[in-house]
Amino acid sequence: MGGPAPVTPIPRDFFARPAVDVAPELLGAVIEHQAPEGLVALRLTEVEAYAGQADPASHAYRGKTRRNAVMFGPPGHAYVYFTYGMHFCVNLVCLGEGRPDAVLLRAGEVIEGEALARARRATSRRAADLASGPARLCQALGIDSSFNGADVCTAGSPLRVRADGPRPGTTGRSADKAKIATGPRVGVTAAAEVPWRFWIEGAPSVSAYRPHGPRRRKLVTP
DNA sequence: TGCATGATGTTCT
DNA sequence: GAACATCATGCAC
Repeated sequence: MGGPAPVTPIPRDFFARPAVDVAPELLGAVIEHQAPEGLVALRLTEVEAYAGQADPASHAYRGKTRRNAVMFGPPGHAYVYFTYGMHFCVNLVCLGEGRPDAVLLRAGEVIEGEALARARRATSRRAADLASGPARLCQALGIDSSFNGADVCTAGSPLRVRADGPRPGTTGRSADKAKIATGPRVGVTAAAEVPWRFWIEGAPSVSAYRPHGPRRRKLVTP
C-alpha cells in the first residue's frame, strides 16, 4: 500500500497508425524513465514523423537492417539509435506489422526529476535546454542503446509514455489547448519539403529551426 | 547573438 | 570510405 501512483501508459492502438497522424497527438504527452537513481518525466514539445519505406529520410527507407529492425516490429516500442559518434536519439514505433513508421522525439520540458536531469546534463544551464534536442532529450532521460526495443505501453516498463492528464493547480498547458505548429524536419536533406516536424508553439524547450548551410567536409588534400 | 567547426563511432555502400 | 534524424565550444562583431 502507499506505493507509487499507478501509471497508465498510452494504449498500443494509439501507435498503430501512420506516424504523421501520431506525431502531432504526441505533443503534450509525457515520457518517463524510472531508473534506479530516480524518475525523470518530461512533456513532449517537439517531434518529427518518419514514414517508413516511402520516406527517403527514414532509416527504414532502404529496408530492414540490424540497426532498424525494431522499426519493423510491433508499435509502441522505442527505437534507439546511435549517431555522430556520441549521441543517442529515440523514436516511438508506429504502424507495425512490417510497416516501419516512427516518430522521433526531438524535445521536451522536464516536469519531474529536474535535479536528476540536471545531474545528467551538467552543461545545461537553463531548464529549457535540458531536453531541447533529440540527443539532449535522451541524455536527460538517461536513455541509451539498452533501451532499443523497450515497450513504452506497459505500466511496469522502466520507459513508458502516458497522456498528460489534467493537472490541477498548474497552468495545465496541454496539446489540446496549445497551438501546434508544423515545418520541415531538421537535419535531413531528403524530402526536406515535407512539413513533418511538429512542435508546441511558444514552448521554450523547442529549438528554433536552423536552416544551416551544407556541412563543409574537412578539406583533406592527400 | 550567431555561425563555423571539431569531436567521435556505427552503419551502409 | 563516406555519411550521419547532433552538440558544445570558440571566436567574430
